[in-house]
Amino acid sequence: MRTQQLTDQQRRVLEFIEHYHAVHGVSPKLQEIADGIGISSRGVAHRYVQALVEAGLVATGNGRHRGIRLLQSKPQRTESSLPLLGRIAAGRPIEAISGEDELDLSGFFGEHNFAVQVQGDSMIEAGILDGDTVIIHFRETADNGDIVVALIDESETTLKRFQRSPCRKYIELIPANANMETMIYAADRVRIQGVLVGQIRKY
Amino acid sequence: MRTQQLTDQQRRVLEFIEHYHAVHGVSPKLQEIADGIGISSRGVAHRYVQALVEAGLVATGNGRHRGIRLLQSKPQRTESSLPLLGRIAAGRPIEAISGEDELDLSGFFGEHNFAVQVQGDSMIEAGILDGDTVIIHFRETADNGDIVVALIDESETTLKRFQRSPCRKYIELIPANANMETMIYAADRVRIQGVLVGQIRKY
DNA sequence: GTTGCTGTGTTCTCATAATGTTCTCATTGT
DNA sequence: ACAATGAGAACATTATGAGAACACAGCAAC
Repeated sequence: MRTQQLTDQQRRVLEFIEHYHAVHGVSPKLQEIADGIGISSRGVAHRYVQALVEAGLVATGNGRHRGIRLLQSKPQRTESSLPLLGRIAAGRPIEAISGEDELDLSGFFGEHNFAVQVQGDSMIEAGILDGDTVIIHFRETADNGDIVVALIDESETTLKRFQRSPCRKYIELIPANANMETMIYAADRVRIQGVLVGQIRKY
Repeated sequence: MRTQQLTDQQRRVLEFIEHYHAVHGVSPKLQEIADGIGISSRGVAHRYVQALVEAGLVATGNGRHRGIRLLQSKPQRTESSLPLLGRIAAGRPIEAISGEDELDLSGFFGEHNFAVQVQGDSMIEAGILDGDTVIIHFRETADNGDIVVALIDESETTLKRFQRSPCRKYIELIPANANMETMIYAADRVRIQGVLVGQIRKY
């Protein structure tokens, strides 16, 4: 493999270009490459790019701005993943989270999961708003502190935080909303339908 | 690929036209494009539109007012509808999700989207908590009220609600947290990096 | 219809800024 | 000594911006 001939910095440059391209859809400028790997000279960045050209990994546009083209394309993004960036603070645009490149939602689509749209504000202080979609993993048991979908008296369904009373005879369903009160039911009136594993909101 | 050969400004113009068309139902005038991307010359705006014509992305009416037509229909992604789940079994569902029996995350996986992990509590009242992942659509323009990723002074990145001051010279970045204050900057100190299109939390 | 006015699209030229490219020199580590 | 690295100057080309000048579309009054 040719990539073995690359120096550390050359590989960093290549990774930076690939990453930048994945996010922005276009190639970075030399200055952006320089910033991205922590040097201040466009000339040096250009030298690295040139090395990648000679390695056959990229091609340069003809003096065109953002003219770098990636030749050997990396593994494609899967349909259920996104480039994941981190630290919404700190210098430069946005920096990549080290170690993790992709947001993978596959965990949401397991066999025993289902989605429910939330109505009402009972969990608003837990960051679950009216209209959000929550991902529920189907289970009939829950631990204290879990947020669960509970079926009460086989008729009413609700999303609340789950808590057993100390004597185990009652179940407390605790809203995350200071205006609402905890509901307490005999244990046999409550059936757990699933526990919360994710939450999604679209804007 | 569609945005391959475009320059930064050309891409901004295309974005602006698409966005304007989506909002207003008609294409913008050249002067509106110029205003939208922050230049004062209709001629320059026309030059950009012409570049998009040559790229095959739009067509101009023949001198017609608002004659620009978008050609390559937007990145309508059809295939990325994801597996899905529906309502709660048994008992009475939570007002069963009427009309929709699929969770469609297609909007999250567009070409110019990326994910960022949120640090801090500045948007807590909008249901965006520390540690959540937000989905950002890469754009350089925004409307009042959008939640945006903004780059301030090319150094600091932040997630806030976007608002232009009435005189258009300042940009307000409004947190959703009663303990934090709105930040006001001269317009040229703020660069939009993208607008919020989704939010995800894993438990 | 025709006329005339206004705004808009179009085509230029000129100037400036930004970017790509090439180069030399200095520093570091092996 | 040598290779890798970094800074930065100097230059060529591309990208961008302003604005003038003209032609045509849209519209209202006649």
